[in-house]
Amino acid sequence: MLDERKLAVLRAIVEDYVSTNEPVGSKALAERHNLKVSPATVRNDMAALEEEGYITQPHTSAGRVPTDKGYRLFVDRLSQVKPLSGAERRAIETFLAGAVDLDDVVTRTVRLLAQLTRQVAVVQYPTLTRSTVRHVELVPLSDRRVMLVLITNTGRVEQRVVELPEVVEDARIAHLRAVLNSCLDGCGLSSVPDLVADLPERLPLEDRPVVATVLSVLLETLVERHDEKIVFAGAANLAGADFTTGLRDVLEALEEQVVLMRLLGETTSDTPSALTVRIGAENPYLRGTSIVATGYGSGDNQLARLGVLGPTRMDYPVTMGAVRAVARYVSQILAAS
Amino acid sequence: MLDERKLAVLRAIVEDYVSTNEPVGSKALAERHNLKVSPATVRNDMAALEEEGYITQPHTSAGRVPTDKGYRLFVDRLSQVKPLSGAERRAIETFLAGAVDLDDVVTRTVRLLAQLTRQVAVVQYPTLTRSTVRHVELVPLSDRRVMLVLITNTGRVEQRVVELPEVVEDARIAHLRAVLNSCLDGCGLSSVPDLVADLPERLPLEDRPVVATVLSVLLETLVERHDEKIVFAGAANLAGADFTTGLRDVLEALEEQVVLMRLLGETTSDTPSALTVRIGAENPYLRGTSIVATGYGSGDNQLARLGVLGPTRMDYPVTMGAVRAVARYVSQILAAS
DNA sequence: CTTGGCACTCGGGAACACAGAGTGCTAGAC
DNA sequence: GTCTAGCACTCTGTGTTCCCGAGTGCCAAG
Repeated sequence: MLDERKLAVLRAIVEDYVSTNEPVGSKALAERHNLKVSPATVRNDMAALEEEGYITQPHTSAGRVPTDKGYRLFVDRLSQVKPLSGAERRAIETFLAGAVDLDDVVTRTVRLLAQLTRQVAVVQYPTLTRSTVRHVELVPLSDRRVMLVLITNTGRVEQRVVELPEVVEDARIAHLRAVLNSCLDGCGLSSVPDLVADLPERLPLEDRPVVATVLSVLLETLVERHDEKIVFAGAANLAGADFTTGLRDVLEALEEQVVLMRLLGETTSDTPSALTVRIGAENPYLRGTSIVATGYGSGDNQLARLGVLGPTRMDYPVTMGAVRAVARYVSQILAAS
Repeated sequence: MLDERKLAVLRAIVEDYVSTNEPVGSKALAERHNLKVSPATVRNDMAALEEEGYITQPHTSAGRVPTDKGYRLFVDRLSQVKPLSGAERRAIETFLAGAVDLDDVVTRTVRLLAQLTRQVAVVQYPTLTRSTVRHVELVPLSDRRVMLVLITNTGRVEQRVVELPEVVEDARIAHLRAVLNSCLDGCGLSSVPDLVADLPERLPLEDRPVVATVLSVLLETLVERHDEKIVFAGAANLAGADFTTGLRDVLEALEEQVVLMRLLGETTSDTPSALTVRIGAENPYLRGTSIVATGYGSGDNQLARLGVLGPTRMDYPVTMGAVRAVARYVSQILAAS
């Protein structure tokens, strides 16, 4: 049904449309891509492609524009991820290397990605799930309140104020801290609930209410912060682009953690570092945008996802190259720290 | 020069223009605000106001539009801050009361303010300067690295990884932690540099390189994070409004901490809780926008600033009311925790 | 299967007229 | 002196018409 030449025509249409943002006609196409055939032939192929739903025309007597389905075919079969230039790679490396802590890594990553792609970049904070406990700290704030600080091996720090059910002197707090650390140090976060389950029973009766309170806050922290936090950058890049869906909707989605989460998608467990491309209506919300995302993380631990959001009409090869490269570098950085 | 009636006319122009977003003419004005005078008289007054530079007309035979100077006069002398409704106040209170930690307070505040004003809200994290040290924690990560965690009385947690110049066993770390805490606990952050200045000299010679390294990171943390972090919300509200300066510029400014900082302005030391209103060209960047901001913080400690950014054509009385109310409530919350 | 030719369609821009809103000015009324 | 009424003038925005050009679909010939 779709021979070599028709695919070449589709590719040419996508490339031209992406770069010019104007419907592309048969004549211009035939000469710009030296296809060795006449415009009339190209028209026939276009008619076939349109029949199949890969392209469409905004109105009669305008050029053709790729449909979501057309972009999909282009991404899957007609394009190759474009690697970054050496200069770009070096720039990424030095820029990310300067980060001082996890917050800084994430902030730098998201800015970098936005700048590189000239679109909106989205980065999810490394998930706690596969991290391990590096240290648990209890800091007395007053005689009825302590601050619980949880430090993970990814450098993430979670903090919560705990209201105690009774007055507790510092020595007992210190003891509890020691117990918690000996119990949890180095353990995966996902195993924490199991590990602390029987903890109250192993302690003196009078300590149990306090321990129970602290543990409930600890567990709450693990659950709530699970993979909630997502940041974005490069919203200014939306200003130029025209979205089929309103600009307002896009901005609203960016500020909604939950929506962003769904847009970035789940890491498919089998090939977590693969690039995910969602085009137009394939997205849950924001049907008029495309998203290029991938998992990242140190080693074979996939910790979280990052990606780029832009108009359906985007330069997929370049964007995919940038996302893949940034994911690799930030994974390296995380592995090293 | 400007009698009562001329001021009334100016006020009417501002109010009408803000609500309709269209240049307002003499006729509509005379009837909508029952000024008891004819349109012709209003026209004379308008001519005078225009002569003085308070209003202008986009083109001949269009209505009048307030200038920056006109808004300024309106804000200073012709309007009163509009208090929130009881329902709104209760909503604020319950919404803010649910916050679990400082991050949460700030996030909730900025969203609340954006929703309340239907504009872009900007909130600066409470400054460290006037906070005091609640606890310093050193957590060994490996034999050459420790994590430094600084907890303040405002519930803020700062963390940094410290690369040590030599291998240090945990006992020495614990000792150093004890020294640091006994030295700094409860002290104002601004006095930390003085307090630790002679610390190395009071310790055994072999500890000095390690201590010096840790201290330098500590001081660095205090300086760099000084009042750097600012968050915003409600960017989606920009979608509708039309800015004289490009939307792109506004979005770019929002992502630049430094620019935001300058826009929010310094807290004037004498009356820190006063509302600051910067109109149009009075702003350092973004000449086409207005900013309503104020300091907030617990008790008489002004910790940071928050505010709203919007088009020059904004409803100042309502916006000012919302900013003031939110600042008060968040100050209360911070004081209580 | 490809190509050249040809008639057809439609969007976008230019030219134009027109209605409506608003102004400034002047002369008269209170 | 101050306000009001009337009037001529000046704009912008909108709707209309017209035309050009790009692009298509189809058909017949190579």
